[in-house]
Amino acid sequence: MPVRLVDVARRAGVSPSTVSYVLSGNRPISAETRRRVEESIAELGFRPHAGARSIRRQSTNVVAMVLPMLADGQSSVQMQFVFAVLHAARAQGFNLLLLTAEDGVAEINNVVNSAMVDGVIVMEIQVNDPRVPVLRALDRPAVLIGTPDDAEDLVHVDFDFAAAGAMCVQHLHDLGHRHIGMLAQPADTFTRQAGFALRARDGVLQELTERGLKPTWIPAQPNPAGVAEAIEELFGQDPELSALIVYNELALPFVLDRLRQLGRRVPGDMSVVAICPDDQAQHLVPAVSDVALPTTELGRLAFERLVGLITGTDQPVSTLLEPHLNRRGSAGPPLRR
Amino acid sequence: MPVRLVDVARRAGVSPSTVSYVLSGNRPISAETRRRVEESIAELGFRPHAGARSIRRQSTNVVAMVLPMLADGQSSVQMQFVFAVLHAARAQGFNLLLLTAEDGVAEINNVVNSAMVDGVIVMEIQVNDPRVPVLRALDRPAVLIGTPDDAEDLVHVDFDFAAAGAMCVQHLHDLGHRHIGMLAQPADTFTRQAGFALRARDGVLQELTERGLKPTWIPAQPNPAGVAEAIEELFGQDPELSALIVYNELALPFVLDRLRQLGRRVPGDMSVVAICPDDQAQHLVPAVSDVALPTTELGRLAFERLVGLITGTDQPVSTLLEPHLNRRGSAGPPLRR
DNA sequence: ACTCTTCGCGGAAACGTTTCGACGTATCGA
DNA sequence: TCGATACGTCGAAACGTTTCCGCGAAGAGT
Repeated sequence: MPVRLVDVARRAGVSPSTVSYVLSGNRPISAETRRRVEESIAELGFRPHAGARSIRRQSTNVVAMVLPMLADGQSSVQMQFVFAVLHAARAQGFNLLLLTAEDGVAEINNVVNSAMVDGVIVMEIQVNDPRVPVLRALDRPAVLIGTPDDAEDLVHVDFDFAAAGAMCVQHLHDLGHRHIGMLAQPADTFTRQAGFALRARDGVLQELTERGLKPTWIPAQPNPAGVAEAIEELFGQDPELSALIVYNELALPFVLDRLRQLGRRVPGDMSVVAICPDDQAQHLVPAVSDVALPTTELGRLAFERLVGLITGTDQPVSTLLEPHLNRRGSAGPPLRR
Repeated sequence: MPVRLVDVARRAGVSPSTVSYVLSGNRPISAETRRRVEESIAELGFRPHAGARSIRRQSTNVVAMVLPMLADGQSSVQMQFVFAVLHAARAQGFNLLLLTAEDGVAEINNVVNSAMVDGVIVMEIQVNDPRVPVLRALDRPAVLIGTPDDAEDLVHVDFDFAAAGAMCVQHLHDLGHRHIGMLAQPADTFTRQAGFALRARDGVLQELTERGLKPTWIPAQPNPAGVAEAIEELFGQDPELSALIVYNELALPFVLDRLRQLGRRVPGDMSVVAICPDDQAQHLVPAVSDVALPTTELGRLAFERLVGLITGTDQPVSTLLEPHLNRRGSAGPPLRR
């Protein structure tokens, strides 16, 4: 039932090898023969058997992407990565195979050792990620979205979360704020040592202390109760708080909501700056100033690097995207008191 | 470099076919031989070449999943489907290949005609979905999450959105509400004829009219401005509105926020019932009564059906999950006026 | 007119599995 | 004791591609 290469060859009156060469372009083929072959391919609806093909070529045109452990499906940021990679892959004729990080290291080895994929993209990198040694031992290329402690030779792309955090502090400090707090990712993100959460927090705290300000921060669950609790805690740490750095895209709407409940006007009584994908900040009320998380760019870049490695061209081992501030209405100078 | 089956055979002192039979269990093998072979497999770290394998078996143990058109990565519901399918697949040794619906019908044909996948799961089904005829013509099984108009022989699983909508109406009506409005999915979801949006709305509206109530509804963008506008519009349609059915999980927090801004207490001044994944309703303030969207169950079920079809066992062509109401604090009797 | 290159193509051997058929050797029933 | 069965294993032929090698014909150079 499935149409094979020989069927095409027969119909076009040529040998199988000729059809193959038409397909791959690895040899000059006369215009006339090419026309006949392509016509036959179209009429028969021939598609080369991917498995059979992969056994002679050394590639499958499939890459694997390892999803984060937590399958809550909540975090939209990670989905944006997936979509970005998916689109980039599609554009180059690659398919995307999804793995979950839960089955850990085993599945990564499985899919590459069974020659199912040409390479792997891993996200949600922890600072001391157990997958890193595995990836290094792989005989297929891998690229990380995120930066582990011992990156060394593993090519990775990342956003400069430390600089992003520092940039938020700088912005608020320049506006005149002297009491700045940070509402950060949920606690479990820190306990599993997610690089982005740690580096963003440390970037904020370090910049705060360097400027002689009190380093105030708290993790928060992305729901109203969690946010309310976190904000209360922040005020407990520093009652004079006049500015908030929010790196927790899911909690952001609840933060604004809660501040309103507390009677704190934004930005009058409380300035807010977020680190999050831009589209999640700009449609809130008020529109929130943010340091945009370049998820699409990172995903695209990761795939580009991977495909580079697959085709054997050298790639920069480390790429750090610089933060950029979008000024909106949620941050302003503190009210004189 | 990659270790092949013959390497294992050599090491174990048996023929390649014996190794293959150990792997597949298709023939009795003596305990001793099996032990030696398995030992060799483990020591050499042998993994059968998936491509080579797929050319003789007729299967790949990979299924494709077609993502919705809109790649905004916002809608968490769809991600829950993906995760559910992903987990179910993993549990049965299947891998998941991701396709986007954007490249439309072509890519579906590509991956199945090139024998990359054993079957396809398609979500975000429109009532008159152009992919349906394609799936029907496929020589591999497909299952839909959602119900097209002409389902006929295509096996599909779905949630009874009409019943869910009716159930919301019934609940609020029973509580004593006589002015009930619906805040529905964004307008473009309707324009692209997404089955779930249409059926939920129609379920609500039909039940309202059957009970002699005014059918009030509005689509809403899932951001504060969109929600504010929608709520205003609803009050314009029926100033006496005392209850709201929200089928728009992303807008739900903004709805509660907006009602608070308007000085309407929930549930005192306004009862709210949502149709959404349960975890997105229960952590809000107040916790929202909902008709839970069984995303995980649907995803799991879809994969189960697909694997059934692949292995050749008959499957129920249509499965409709019944709605179930979770009573929480967001809905109560209307205040006497 | 004759070699030399180039061009266009076909034949056949891979690639790494699975599986069909066949071949001993025990085991069993009679 | 003898055929028939069952068991355990092997050899070889597939599966659908790609690619190496080579061959004839056409064109170029002398």
